[in-house]
Amino acid sequence: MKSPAAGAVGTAATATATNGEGVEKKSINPELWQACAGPLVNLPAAGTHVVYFPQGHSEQVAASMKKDVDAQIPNYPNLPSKLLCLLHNVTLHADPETDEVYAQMTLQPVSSFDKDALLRSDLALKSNKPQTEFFCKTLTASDTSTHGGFSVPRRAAEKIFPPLDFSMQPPAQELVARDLHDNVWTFRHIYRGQPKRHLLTTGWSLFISGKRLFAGDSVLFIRDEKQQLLLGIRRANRQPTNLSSSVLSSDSMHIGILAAAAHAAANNSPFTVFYNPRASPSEFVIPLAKYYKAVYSNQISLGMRFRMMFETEESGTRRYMGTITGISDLDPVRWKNSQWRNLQVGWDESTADLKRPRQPGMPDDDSSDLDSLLKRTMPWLGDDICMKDPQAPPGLSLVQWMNMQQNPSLAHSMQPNYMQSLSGSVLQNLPGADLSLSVRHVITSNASAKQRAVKCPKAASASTTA
Amino acid sequence: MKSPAAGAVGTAATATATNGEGVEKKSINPELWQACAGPLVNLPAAGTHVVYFPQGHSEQVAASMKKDVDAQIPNYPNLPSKLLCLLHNVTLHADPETDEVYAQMTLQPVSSFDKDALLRSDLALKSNKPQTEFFCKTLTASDTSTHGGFSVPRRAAEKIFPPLDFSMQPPAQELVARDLHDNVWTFRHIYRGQPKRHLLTTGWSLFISGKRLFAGDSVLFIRDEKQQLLLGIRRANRQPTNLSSSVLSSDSMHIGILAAAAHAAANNSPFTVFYNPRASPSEFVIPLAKYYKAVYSNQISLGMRFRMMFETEESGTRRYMGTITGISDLDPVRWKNSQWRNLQVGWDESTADLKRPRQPGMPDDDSSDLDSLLKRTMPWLGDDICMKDPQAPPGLSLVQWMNMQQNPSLAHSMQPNYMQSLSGSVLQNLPGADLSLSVRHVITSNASAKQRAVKCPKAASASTTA
DNA sequence: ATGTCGGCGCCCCGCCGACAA
DNA sequence: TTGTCGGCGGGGCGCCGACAT
Repeated sequence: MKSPAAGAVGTAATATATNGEGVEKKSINPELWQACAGPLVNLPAAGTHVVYFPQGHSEQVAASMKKDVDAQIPNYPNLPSKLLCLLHNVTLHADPETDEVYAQMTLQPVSSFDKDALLRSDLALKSNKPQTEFFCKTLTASDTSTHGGFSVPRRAAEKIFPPLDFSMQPPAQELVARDLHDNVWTFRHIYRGQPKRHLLTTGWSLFISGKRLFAGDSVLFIRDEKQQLLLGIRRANRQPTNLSSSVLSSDSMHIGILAAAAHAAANNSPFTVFYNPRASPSEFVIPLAKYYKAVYSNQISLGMRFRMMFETEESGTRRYMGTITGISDLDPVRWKNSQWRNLQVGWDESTADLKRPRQPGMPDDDSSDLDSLLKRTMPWLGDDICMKDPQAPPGLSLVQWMNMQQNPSLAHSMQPNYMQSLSGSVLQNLPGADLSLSVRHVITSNASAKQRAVKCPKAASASTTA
Repeated sequence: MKSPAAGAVGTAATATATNGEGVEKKSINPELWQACAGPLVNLPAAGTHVVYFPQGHSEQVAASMKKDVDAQIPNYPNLPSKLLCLLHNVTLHADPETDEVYAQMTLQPVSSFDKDALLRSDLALKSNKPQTEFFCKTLTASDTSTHGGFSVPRRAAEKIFPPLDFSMQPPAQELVARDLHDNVWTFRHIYRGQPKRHLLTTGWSLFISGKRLFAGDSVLFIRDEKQQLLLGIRRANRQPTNLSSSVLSSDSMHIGILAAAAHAAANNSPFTVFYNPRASPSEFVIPLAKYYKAVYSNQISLGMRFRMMFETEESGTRRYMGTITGISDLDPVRWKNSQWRNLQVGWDESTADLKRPRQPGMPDDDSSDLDSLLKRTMPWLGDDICMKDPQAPPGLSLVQWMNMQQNPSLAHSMQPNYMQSLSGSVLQNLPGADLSLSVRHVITSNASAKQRAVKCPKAASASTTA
């Protein structure tokens, strides 16, 4: 890999997929994978250090099986709530049946890390991915019915599709697009009707039936660097694939996760995890630098102001604000003093009025309806686009923390009260700290129809604010 | 349960399915489940004692994921190669997407058992299930094309379907059949053409497309005790559902199985397994009495004659004979002295000429073509229909063995040489001993086209013979 | 006994602009 | 700007017996 510290998906992950027998298959386009995963997903870069949360991994399995953990899981007292790991490898995958995207990561627990490792992780974070041009549309009843084709949003057609020859009557062309598996789909793109509009006609119904799409699912188009048209899907139907339960019991799965992590931690041997961004409630493999910033650059306390990113229905992002209303262990028996979902946050009602920042590929939508904004309630880790409020509580800089790590006695004494006395003079150099992994409950400050919307998110991209 | 010792599926398993949230769903018809599972599948009865083989369980996962076990699996030195368990519960399931049948079993390791338990297990074995009337047909290209309907085998239509009114011209009726999920399918059943034949026309294409069936898949019809028509499917496409790999790594799955069993064995606490009869190479939960008969009623030795049951293409059964050519550990490092696949068997060429016993619901097929006979190479545990050969090596009777169990010093000294000296006078009371779990490699005694067919089966219902 | 095919009737898929939101 | 609908033309679904194996 030429640029090991790059954080963008395109360079962070080797975009190859191997099946169970080790046969190399078609590679997966990283930009398309990213588009299908959603705007807030950001995989850590291979070769960097990460923090792995067994609780979060277990949560993903529970979400995939729609089943909570049972009581018969043995304790693994030697398995800490978080593991410092070296991320050896990241490969992108897509389910051949459903096109669901997921990533495979090979992690190796390490007992310590050096300054270079931390800096590499921080550098990978800062390199923002080049947002490729894409558009995403939720399919309507007309789009998916057998009665007609696909109505293309005007801006999308003009921005993504090759330009039409308007001297033709009507203007039309043949579009060729490839999906995640490199399958080719061809559509007739025509500009007709009264008033004029862009339509995909011939070939569209084959796509709809072939991918088994229904109204409410989403389809997206992007152009890669070679100006090739790619397309992907995102299913609205969030019913968990209960399929896996025919192979392994839920208990065995959870035990398998914990035992595999415990075994790897005891032997410092590599282990493999799968991260499914659209099934998992939260990322459970966090870049070391991001983890540091979340935990050590701020003094987490009750009443602290909070900012978090959500994904909107149309694949946009939206800030949301709230206040920390509680700090406690999610599972005090099994995972004591874990930072996984130890914060409760009450969300502001007023933040619904915040304007969503315009992003490329995002249709213009100025709706302030909270219900629609949060229909896609799966939370995501956000880009580091949050600005630090000058009145934020003081924290430690990256350099300060590294120095403390090299001075064990000092690090050991690093308590909230001590941290509070440190100077926050270098804070402005730090992007917002992502605390999403710590967020548990979402509480509305006002009883209204909004309660329906905010019940679902359990965690999301979050930043402390004043 | 009225008859706790019954071994038939209908009474052995509670035919209810619960989803992940504990909501009771429609019950699954046990006869239909049995028909879909195949003629050789025989689930142990709830309430009886069984022997659980972690190796076999792991094999099922490997087969489901089409991936062998990797090296990174930790050793579980305290987990024996077989666990004596009390089978608390058996529930029948069917995958809602694929109709694949599987069973969920709750096992609790026990350190000992009494005479009643052994007798109950033996009693459950002896109760033969009432073979319901059914027929099974492999779909042809014409059956699955959009050009026409389904050609019903004559005997099948006469035996299973309600009789037609032949005063009509042409004779026709509407058939209503329910699948495993209690979904209703209606077909027009007509007797027409030159020469006359039974056909399913209107409604058939909806079924084919709805179940996503292709030529080579099989469809089966049965009548339940209320004369209701039921239908099921068996897919020929044995491609493993790689879906589960998007949730959990193969390593974690294997670790999960072993760790769950080890934890349950250490605490004598219950654990849950899923048995998928059409994906698993062999059953890995064996009735205690069947295990006993396999291991203790015969002196296993090199050169011993061997008999095993296979499932034929048309859902029939077929005996196959061979000779034990080797006895050794499948995995000497991890599972020393395990009885799982420790026998190699060379199959007789001449056994291809054996007549298959006529069974209800099985179309007449006197083909002696070995290739076609063994196309369905997945092996199954068979019914106890094998007769004991008078010249068989001597073994222990059930009563003798029980007495030895109550006399530890005697049981401890129970060695092959010792057993050989015992009288075999009560042997005729014993059905053939099923050794299928121990069979590993299949070696043809003659190089020919038959080699292709016999490479695949790794184990099947087997009995020692002279 | 039953798998495949030519014939062909008619259903419904799918392309069109009209309209409205 | 774009979702839904009536209109309608034609491709293919699906029912039929012929024929072969």
